[in-house]
Amino acid sequence: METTSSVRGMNDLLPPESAKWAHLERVCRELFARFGYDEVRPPVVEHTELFVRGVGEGSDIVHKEMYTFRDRSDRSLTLRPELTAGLARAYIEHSMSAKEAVTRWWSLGPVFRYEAINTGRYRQFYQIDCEAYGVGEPTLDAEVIAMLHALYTALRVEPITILVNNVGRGEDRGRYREALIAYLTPHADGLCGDCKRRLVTNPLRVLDCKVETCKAIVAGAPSVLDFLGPAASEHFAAVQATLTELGVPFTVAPRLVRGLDYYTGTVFEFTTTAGNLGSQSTIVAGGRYDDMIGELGGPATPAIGFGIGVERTVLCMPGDAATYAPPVGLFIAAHGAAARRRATALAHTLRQAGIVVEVEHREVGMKAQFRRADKLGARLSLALGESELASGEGKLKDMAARAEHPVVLSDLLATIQRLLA
RNA sequence: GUGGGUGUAGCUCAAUCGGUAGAGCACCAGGUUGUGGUCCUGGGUGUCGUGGGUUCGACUCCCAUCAUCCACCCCA
Repeated sequence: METTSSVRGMNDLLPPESAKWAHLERVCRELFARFGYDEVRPPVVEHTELFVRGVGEGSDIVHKEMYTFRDRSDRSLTLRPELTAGLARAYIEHSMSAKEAVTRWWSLGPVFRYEAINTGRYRQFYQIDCEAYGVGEPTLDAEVIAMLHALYTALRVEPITILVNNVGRGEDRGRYREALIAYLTPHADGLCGDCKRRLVTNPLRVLDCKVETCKAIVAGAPSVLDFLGPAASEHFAAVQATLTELGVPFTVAPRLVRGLDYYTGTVFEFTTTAGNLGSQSTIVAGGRYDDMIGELGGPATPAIGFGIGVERTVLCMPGDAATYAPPVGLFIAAHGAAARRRATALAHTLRQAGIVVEVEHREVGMKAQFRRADKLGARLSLALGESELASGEGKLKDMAARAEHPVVLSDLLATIQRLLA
């Protein structure tokens, strides 16, 4: 029988790794709630047009990485390559701006990009996004960055570097773009092939090139920060001042740019050397996109958001994945059918009281049962055989200490709660 | 898309110069133990990724292909 494998770049998430993911999601859920974010779940598939307009034709994502197909009605659909555009579509479609002045949403799910597979990079991967609509003030920018700082602190991911920049908007951005082209054009011969193309299609991305010769040229390029008008400069200064007041460490990175076209003004990126991510050291990135809602046909609405790379973040979280799973409180080893029934009933009661209980349902020897209790890391074990059934008493064994505690089976819960406390 | 590494038991990996494969882990049983986890003994499975080529003979050499990992590019 020929077996089938998963699609290249699309992987199964299995235990114990899944426990680490669950922990990340749990921490996010609680933290985001404290900051006023509500969960939303948009579809995985959208009209292709949304990403072309939202993410931008100049981006590599739209250019060559989308999973685009025609459905049976001959509509062009695309598996979302990121979450922000779909969430913006939902925000507009449900007239959120008319319902509330400020909307804070978060979402989690798979996104798809057809690209080369590498460490922390897959064709189906997961992002956790937060988006805040309706506020253009710099204190929100700082709040968002501070929330992420709190998140990674809670996850014990370190060291973290927070890079912040302002890529300008409107006329400021246009003037900088012209100045950058004016500077780069005489050096065009020294740029790599990609950058020669970028010079025409998306000059700001040249700033982000990793090729040494390009970096050398970029080192002398004008800084976007020198082209910000008074309003943008003031905004960026306020973001920094607020971050400082919140005690969030950050570095201004004038050459930090984002790969998606929609960003305006404040952009940021968290990187880490943890997890051996190599060149894929960015674990979360985001920024303002004050023009996108309007460009997608909604009312002009300022917005800011970020996308957390789940796989990369999980790789950076310390400790073995298994340590994130809830520990087994009690393992019940049973000998014989009658004992198994009693064990099943006892376990049911204990589980309803919140204890993690594992019962050996197979007919195997005691030795194998205790071996399994040991492997599962059970805190306590209880052997149930004919004598225990007859007397209604047993011995709770502390697996680590190898000490045994007599227990009356009818009083099992209280004894266990005392021992596990 | 470009460059490099690796594909052998369920998992992690060995196999000399080319002579049709082995260990650990895991699993079960037995010994010891209090019917009882760490110690000891025993128990078995491989289209050697796939297809072709060279050879008397290929896990080993060659070509192709697929998968996987790493770097680059790009991004989260």
